[in-house]
Amino acid sequence: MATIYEVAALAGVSPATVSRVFNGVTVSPEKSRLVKDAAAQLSFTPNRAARNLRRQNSDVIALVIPDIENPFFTSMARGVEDVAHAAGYSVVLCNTDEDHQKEATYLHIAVSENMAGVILAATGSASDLSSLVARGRPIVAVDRGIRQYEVDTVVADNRSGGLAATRSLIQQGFTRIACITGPVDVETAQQRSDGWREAMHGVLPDDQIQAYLRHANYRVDGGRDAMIDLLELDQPPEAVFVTNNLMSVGALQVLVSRGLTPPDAGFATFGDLPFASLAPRGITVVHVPARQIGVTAATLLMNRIGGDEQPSRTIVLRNELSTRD
Amino acid sequence: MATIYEVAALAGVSPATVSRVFNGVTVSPEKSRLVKDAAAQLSFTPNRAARNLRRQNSDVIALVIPDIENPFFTSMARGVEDVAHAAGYSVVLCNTDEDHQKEATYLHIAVSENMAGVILAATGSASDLSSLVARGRPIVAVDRGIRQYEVDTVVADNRSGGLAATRSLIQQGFTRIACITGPVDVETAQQRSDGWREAMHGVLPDDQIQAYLRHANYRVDGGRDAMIDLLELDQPPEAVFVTNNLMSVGALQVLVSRGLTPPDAGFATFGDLPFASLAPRGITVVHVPARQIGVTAATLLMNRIGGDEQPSRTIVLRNELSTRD
DNA sequence: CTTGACGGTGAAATCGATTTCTGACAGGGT
DNA sequence: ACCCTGTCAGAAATCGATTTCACCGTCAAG
Repeated sequence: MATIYEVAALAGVSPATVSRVFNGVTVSPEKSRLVKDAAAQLSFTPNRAARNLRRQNSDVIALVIPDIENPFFTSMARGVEDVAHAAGYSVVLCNTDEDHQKEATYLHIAVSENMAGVILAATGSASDLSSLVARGRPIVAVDRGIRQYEVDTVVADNRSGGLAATRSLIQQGFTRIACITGPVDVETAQQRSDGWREAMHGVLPDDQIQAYLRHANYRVDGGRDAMIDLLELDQPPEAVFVTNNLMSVGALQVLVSRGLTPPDAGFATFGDLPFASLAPRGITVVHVPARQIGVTAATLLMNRIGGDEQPSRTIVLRNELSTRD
Repeated sequence: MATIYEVAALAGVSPATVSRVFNGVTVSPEKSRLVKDAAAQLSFTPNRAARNLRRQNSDVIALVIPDIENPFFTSMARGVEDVAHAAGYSVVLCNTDEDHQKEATYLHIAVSENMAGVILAATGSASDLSSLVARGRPIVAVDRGIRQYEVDTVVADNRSGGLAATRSLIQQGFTRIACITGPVDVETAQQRSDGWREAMHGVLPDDQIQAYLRHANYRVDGGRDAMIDLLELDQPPEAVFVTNNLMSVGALQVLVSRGLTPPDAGFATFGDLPFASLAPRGITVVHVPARQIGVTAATLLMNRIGGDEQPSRTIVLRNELSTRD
């Protein structure tokens, strides 16, 4: 692998001049020509490790997500990528597997590799952003806010989505509406079920409402287990609102296998069903603009990298509600 | 951010000693203690850009895939990650979007960031691995082989999978069996449809077989369009073999909407259907061990990084066939 | 004709860790 | 007492690019 010194030697100039050619500083046309020819001849490409060290900066951003197998996050990733790519940045995706330790490792790498910025969908536990902040690296939180840090944040409107979904079920004529939501310590899970609770207020007595709430793990099996559990109640629910896409798959699995599909039973889900085309009809969906979240977050990050110094913002994206025919 | 010099100063030793403490070279217990305390006090973490530059090596591997929204690849990614993580490596995921240019960029970054190795699911076009090879970086190809380079390769048994799937449809009593496969220039698409053709030989006249073959783009819409096209034939097929998971979703979408589900129509797919639980019953599936492919590839890569110098190997993983009840 | 500004260039410092190279010192063998 | 070996630690070189600094012409203004 050719270095800048070899190029300089071949072109008969100093390394400084070679660097200037590649960084758009004024160099006379003749020397520029010489350098470019030499570089081409040696198929020279600047060593990024060296550049990153000297510049304290790279043109890579990290996108840190908890579950790479969740289409919501991959769809978001596409949004991030499109924007970053257009701005000349590359995106590396880091999967934390909801593991706080892995998250810490990746954030750590982001800092010490001098990455330009981080988009973080945090795991439940409090994330430690101190070293990122200390280095002045921009951070954008997506999907979930980050406790204790003032950072730009892009989220869906969780509470109102939960409210709208539940109200739709009520309008469809259901009364005993259960809710399967995520872990207690996850912000989005809390907010979405809060929306449900608000909608249910007055529809059922408060203690009954509470009895129809289940916390599960935001994955397919969690939705399945919670659904089974709900159906075993003395008075099983007539409808259910599930607060994330994967749990919805699990819950639907159970319902379909028992023939409990709309319009016999009501079903609402927060977040588009993956490959929804195969799901039963009559399901109410709170569409979360995953890709748009990614686009917005990346745009925000690019601005920050570009030197935007405004106080941090929180952007709440509206969801759309629909019921498949 | 503290540097090794500040730590050295605080501990009253030389930078070299600090480095040795962090790299497991013999240092007296007292000095080691001093250094560790100083490091903790300054919350020192070594700067990876500097380390990478000096060592010509990092502990990050790149996983380059064409479509991050395809569950096959994300599932594979999980396998890679598990192995790499256990071996102390981090994985960064690069999405090429089937774009040869993006692929080149990421490979480029991998080289010039001194990454430890690359696992590559190549795009259709011929990939340029020359700089990776020149630097002696290990590469493992997954899912698809790489033309012109002798690298370790991990693939599914495409031809025999196509053969088995089609035979299963024949056994189910179907005769007019179509095949929807991927782009002409993609190796896996070719091999899988070759399996289908082989199974069909003798079942239908060769020219009829050919008339039931469609090439599409390996995505949901490709499957949908091809399926619609096939159904418009004068003599539409009774069954169809679709050679990848996403196209299967598209094709099923069409079939389900027209009530053409098993056992009325035959359906076989190469690769597990994403979130398959919602798909109709009676579908024949060639299960591709995506995660296992990832695990195998990562293991191979780790060995190479560890200095394994054997001639390159190609590992073909067997698929399992099943029909959902 | 002098002064100043400015574009172009090279020498050398710099980023922060790792890794020689070298020397100091302790302990063991003869 | 002397040499040899081995352990530990510091000084300095190194990785490869960027960037500061200094200098040299050249040309325009005074």
